[in-house]
Amino acid sequence: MRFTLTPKPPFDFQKMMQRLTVTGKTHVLKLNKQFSEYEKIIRVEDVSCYVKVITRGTVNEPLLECHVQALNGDVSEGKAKEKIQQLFSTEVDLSPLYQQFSVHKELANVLKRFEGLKLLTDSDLFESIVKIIIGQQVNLTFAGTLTERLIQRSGEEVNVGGETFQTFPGPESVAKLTYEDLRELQFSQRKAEYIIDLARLITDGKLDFENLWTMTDEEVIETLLPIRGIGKWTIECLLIFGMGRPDVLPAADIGLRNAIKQVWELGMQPTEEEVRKLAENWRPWRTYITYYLWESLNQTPAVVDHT
DNA sequence: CACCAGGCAAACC
DNA sequence: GGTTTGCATGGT
Repeated sequence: MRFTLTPKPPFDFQKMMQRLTVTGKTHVLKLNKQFSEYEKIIRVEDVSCYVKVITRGTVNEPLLECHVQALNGDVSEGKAKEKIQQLFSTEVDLSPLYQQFSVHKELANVLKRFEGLKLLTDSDLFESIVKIIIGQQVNLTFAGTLTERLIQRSGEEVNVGGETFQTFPGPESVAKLTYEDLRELQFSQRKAEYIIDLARLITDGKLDFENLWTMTDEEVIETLLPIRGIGKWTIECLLIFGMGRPDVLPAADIGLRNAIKQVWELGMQPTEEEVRKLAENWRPWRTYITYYLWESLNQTPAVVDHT
């Protein structure tokens, strides 16, 4: 099927795609060189679908051309639309955010620099949380390498129109792995246990990620925190990158603290409590401001030395 | 060779 | 309760 979507402006498709390449790996996602096309195999209502999204508009008059091809079942156009709207944050209106901070001393410039950048969320909560667990306490480059190895080891290849697409392994595939399998890919023993045990929790029917969509942020935290390997930071990242929740603050995050140190020109990283206090008036946009501050780290401007 | 990286759990006061 | 320690390994 084919349909179009009109995201609420400003919406900068290119910026959203470009940031995915900072670690050099986009994993199971395919992008064209101009960052104007997105292709991925996505599950909609338990049906694998080939999804292609092309930008046909501008930042202020955005238009998305969407192609969806169900591979092993049927999917309604309504559900497919809903999924893509969620993925690309099309219904989020960022203009109140920009207005609220248009004269803010530290934030105005950062918001201006990434204007139109919306969250591109992961298409699957299991995929999202596995990537986040892999990213715990290691640099992003190494995390990308480990994620790539997991995909190669357990992901499936799907053929669509003569072209091959990799899929991110589902819980069923990961649950079949042994800890030793992941150790061979240079996962730490603990991360191997976290990820495989989580997959088995899901395949055993003891945890249903789809329920999370009906919960508040606090309820999601309460539900996932008891699971071994899933701490507060991991859940906050899932709320952001997996679910696109708009007002999440990972106050203890080392990247956020570094970004604040830089943008506010502090002598040292603020503590978690200091971040919380500073971000109090970021409501209800704490996710997006965090996101933009993270982005400012990826594209660090030359440091001007005034001495 | 150090120190850091978009943490977490278990042990220890 | 809050605090400290061990984990593992690539990047710089």
